[in-house]
Amino acid sequence: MEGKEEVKIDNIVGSSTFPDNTQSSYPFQGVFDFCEGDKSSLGFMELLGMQDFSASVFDMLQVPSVVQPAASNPVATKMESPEVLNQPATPNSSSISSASSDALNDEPVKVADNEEEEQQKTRKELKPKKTNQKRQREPRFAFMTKSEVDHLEDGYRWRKYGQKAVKNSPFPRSYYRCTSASCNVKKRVERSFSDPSIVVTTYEGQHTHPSAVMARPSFTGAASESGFSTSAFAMPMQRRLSHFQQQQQPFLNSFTALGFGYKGNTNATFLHERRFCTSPGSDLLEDHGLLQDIVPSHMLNEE
DNA sequence: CGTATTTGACCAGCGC
DNA sequence: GCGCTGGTCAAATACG
Repeated sequence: MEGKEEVKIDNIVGSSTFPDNTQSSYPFQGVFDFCEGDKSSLGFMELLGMQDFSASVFDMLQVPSVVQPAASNPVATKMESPEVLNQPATPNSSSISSASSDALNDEPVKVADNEEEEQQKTRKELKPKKTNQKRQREPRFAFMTKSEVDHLEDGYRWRKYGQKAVKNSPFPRSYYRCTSASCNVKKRVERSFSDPSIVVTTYEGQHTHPSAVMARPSFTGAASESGFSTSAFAMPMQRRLSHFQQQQQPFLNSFTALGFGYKGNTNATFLHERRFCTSPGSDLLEDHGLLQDIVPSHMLNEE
């Protein structure tokens, strides 16, 4: 966790008003880790009773890949998988919470953007492929979700093409590929060993087509009926993020990658209460209706 | 019958 | 080189 911006969000309770005046609420708790420079992002969300949070959470898949890695990565960590975690080159950010989730600590998700470049740095072309070209990988995003179901509905259609046992884990890892032709997005789904209630989903690549769910005319209505609308959830975030977007684009991308997409398609309003636990006994932050209510002030002030 | 899933085999990358 | 592991393929199977 060193060098990461870490935001612990506790006890967030939100509610939305839909165009049809139905109300929904979606209490959740979460721990978000933001890596400096948006080189990787990691999120853990506990969405209470919320299985289908589809589109907005997964709008990340349509977010342009960001980030060029810093000039050097002296602390690139070799993980059990070939993926590497981009640690910030300047670990001067202050962690406002060390009480991250156990799942994050015990079983960190390694996410790398520009993995190809990272591989070149970390592996030094130790073993060039016969084909004279390394297997190319798309930027990846991962997040952890507390869910009873492994394969969460995310608005896209996936075809399972493999399943493998994972070392040191009793839970297998499933491999999915987007069913849309010409769309090369893949995702891996596995359960956390340390907390079986947590599903770790890793996405690779970006969709070249709109979400099937978003394309469904009945989506909004269905969401309202089910009591949740992720689009409604997403939309207010856009408003709240807007003023922050210009100066904090990298962070915003992380934020978006965690699912706070801004492709909402409703006129929902967003009423909420929330607080940050910057430290035990920390004071509640005043709600300004802006991103600063969500992002600690020191992050907003950072360059 | 078409589509999705399962599952063993295969391959590549990496450490020793 | 060998073994381990992750990732993918593809035939077999299941399902609607």
